[in-house]
Amino acid sequence: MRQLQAKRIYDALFAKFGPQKWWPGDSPWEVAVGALLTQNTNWRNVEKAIANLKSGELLDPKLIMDSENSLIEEAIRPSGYFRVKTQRLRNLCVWWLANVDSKNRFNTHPDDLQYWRDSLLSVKGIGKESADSILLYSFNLPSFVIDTYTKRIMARHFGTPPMMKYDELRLIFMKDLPRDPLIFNEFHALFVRLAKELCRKNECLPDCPLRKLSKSPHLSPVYYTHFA
DNA sequence: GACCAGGCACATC
DNA sequence: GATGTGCATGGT
Repeated sequence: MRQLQAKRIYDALFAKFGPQKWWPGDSPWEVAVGALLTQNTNWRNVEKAIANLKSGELLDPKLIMDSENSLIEEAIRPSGYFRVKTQRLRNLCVWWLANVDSKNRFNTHPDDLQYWRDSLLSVKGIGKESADSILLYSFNLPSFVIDTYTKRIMARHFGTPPMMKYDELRLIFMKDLPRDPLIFNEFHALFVRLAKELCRKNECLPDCPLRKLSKSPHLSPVYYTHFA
């Protein structure tokens, strides 16, 4: 990855697309809920679910814990997997109420990234991507998020092994970049932005469903120029 | 109708 | 450790 120069990729993407201002959400809790609900799910469906939670006065860990499953299920139904996600949401509520204070700060181990990552990963329903998203976007801790877009783009365009482990790829970025939450934040969002841009321009990766006619490189010359 | 979307847990080998 | 499966809605 030394030769990949993550920071240069970041600079090129930032120059191309500008700040993405992630994560969409009005509060750390809403961000965390979004991270959970978006598991294998289109973000537009998640927006509907969150809107339902808001209008149902359910966007709060205590209120969720006091509600019937059926109420939560109906609210988050648009985001799919609504039964398993209802249970996962409850698990996240328990964790949140035990560890996060009213000012959205951890009540112990301040800034201990490893501690809180392990803590989140112990919650059933929170895997690595969800944990890193919550750490980064709810708590502004420098935990790099790897998602399918990141994995695909890195494998297709920057030569990382397609089956590279989550933690392995994550550590490559963590070691190669300044440990700045703002950069991690924008970088992940820019990867998603790039992936969607490539799809829009029909320059998707070979396994992308939206790829139709393209025989050309899946990254347009402008990107190659930027990354050269 | 098929296919996928900002995953995860669990079973099985 | 690798591979397969269930979970479920809504857009293209």
